[in-house]
Amino acid sequence: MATVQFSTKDKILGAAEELFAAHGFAGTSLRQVTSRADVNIAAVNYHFGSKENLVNEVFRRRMDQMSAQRSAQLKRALAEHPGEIEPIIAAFVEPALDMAGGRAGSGAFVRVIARAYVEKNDALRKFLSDQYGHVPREFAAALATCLPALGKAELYGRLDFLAGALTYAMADFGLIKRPPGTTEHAHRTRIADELIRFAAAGFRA
Amino acid sequence: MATVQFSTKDKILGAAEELFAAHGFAGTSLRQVTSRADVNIAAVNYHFGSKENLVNEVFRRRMDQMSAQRSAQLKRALAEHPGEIEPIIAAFVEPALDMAGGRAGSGAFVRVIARAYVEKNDALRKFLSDQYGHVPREFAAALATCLPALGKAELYGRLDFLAGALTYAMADFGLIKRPPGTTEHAHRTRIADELIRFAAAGFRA
DNA sequence: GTCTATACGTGGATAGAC
DNA sequence: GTCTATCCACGTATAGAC
Repeated sequence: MATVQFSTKDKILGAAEELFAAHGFAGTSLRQVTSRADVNIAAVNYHFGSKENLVNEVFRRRMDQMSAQRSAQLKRALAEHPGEIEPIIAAFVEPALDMAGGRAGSGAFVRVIARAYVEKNDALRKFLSDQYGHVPREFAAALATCLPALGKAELYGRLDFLAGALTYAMADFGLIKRPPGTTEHAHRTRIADELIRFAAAGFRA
Repeated sequence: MATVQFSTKDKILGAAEELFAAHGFAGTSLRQVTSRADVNIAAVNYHFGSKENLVNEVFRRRMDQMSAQRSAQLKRALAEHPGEIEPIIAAFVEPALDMAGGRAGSGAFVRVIARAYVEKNDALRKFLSDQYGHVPREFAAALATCLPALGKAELYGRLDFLAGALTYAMADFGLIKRPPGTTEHAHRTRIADELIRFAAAGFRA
C-alpha cells in the first residue's frame, strides 16, 4: 500500500482551504498558508499566480462538488417525485447543507461561495455564470413545470430569494443560534427543512 | 450665513464612505482616504483608533438611518394595518431598498455589509448585533401576534430567511437583471414587492 | 519543471515632537 | 490635535539552485 504523496500544490490548497474557512480571505495571509503547508512563500505565486487566483481555485473545487450534487439530486427528485415542489427545492438546499456541515469551521464554505458574489469582479462572475449557470437554469425549468402560472422573471427572482436565504442561513449570518444539546448537523438539517417549507410556500404564492 | 466647517473627523468619514462604497473596505487604503480628505495619514488612527473602527463608524451612520426607518414604518404598519403580515414585512424590506438605491454605486452599501459577513469580520458583526439587535426583535414580536402558531425559534429562523433574501437581492448577487427601459429604482421596487409576497407566503406556511 | 532565498513597494499602526 | 518618522507584516516579483 503506497503512501499518498501530496504535491506542493495540493498542500497549499488544503492549508488554504482550512485557513480561509477559519479566518476568511482577508484574514488569512499567504505566509500563514505556506507556513501551515510547509512550503516556501514563493510557491503559491509559482503555482497559482496570485492570492486571488488561489482563492478562486479553493472555491472552484467546492463549487464543482456542490453543483454536481444539486444536478444529481434534482434528477432524482424529478424521477421519484414528479410534479412536487418540495423535492426540487430540497435538491437545491441540501447539497449546500452538506457542504456547510461537513467540517469543523461550520458554515465556512458557504461563506467561501458567497464571497464570489460579493466581489464585484465581473470576470469572475462571468466565469461562474458560464461554468455553473446551467444549474439554476435546470431548477428554473423544473419548477416551471410545477408552477405554469409563474413567468420566467418571477421564477428567477424567487430562485434568487431562495439562494439568498440559503446562503445567509448556512453561513450563520443570522439570529438563529444552535440550541444546546443538539449537534451542528441536526441543527442545520432542521434549518434546511424549515427553509424548504418557507420557500415552497413562497414559490406557490 | 456661516460657511460650514468640516472637522477633520467629518472629512475622513465622508471620504471613507465614498471610497468604501466604490471599492469595498479591503480595497480602500487609509492613505487613499486621508489623501482624498486632505488630512494627514495619522489622523485616522488618532480619531478612530483603527481602520476597522473607521469602518464601523461609516456604517453606523447608514445603519442608524435604516434601523430608525424600519422601526418607524413598523409602528405605522401596526397602527394602520393591525393583524396584517404584508405591511410588517414591507417595513423590514423597503428601508433597505431606499438605502440600496439611494446613491450612484447602486447596491454598494448593502454589498459592503454583506462583505463584512463574508469576510467573517467578527468585530463588525458583533457591533451590528449589539447596536441594532433590537430591531429584528421588534419585528419578531409584531409577527408573533399575527402568527400565534409559530414558535419563537421558527419566527427568528424565518426572519433570517427574509434578511438573507433581501440582502442577496439588493446587492445584485443574483440572476435577475434589470430589464432595459426601466429605472434602477423601479426595478428595485418591483423586486421588493415580489419579495414581500414571497416572504408573506413563507411566514404563513 | 519545481522550489527557494531574497528583495521591493505598500499596507496599517504607533511614538514622540510640536 | 496634528504631524513626521518609523516599524513590521503583507502580497508580489525575480534570480538562480536543483
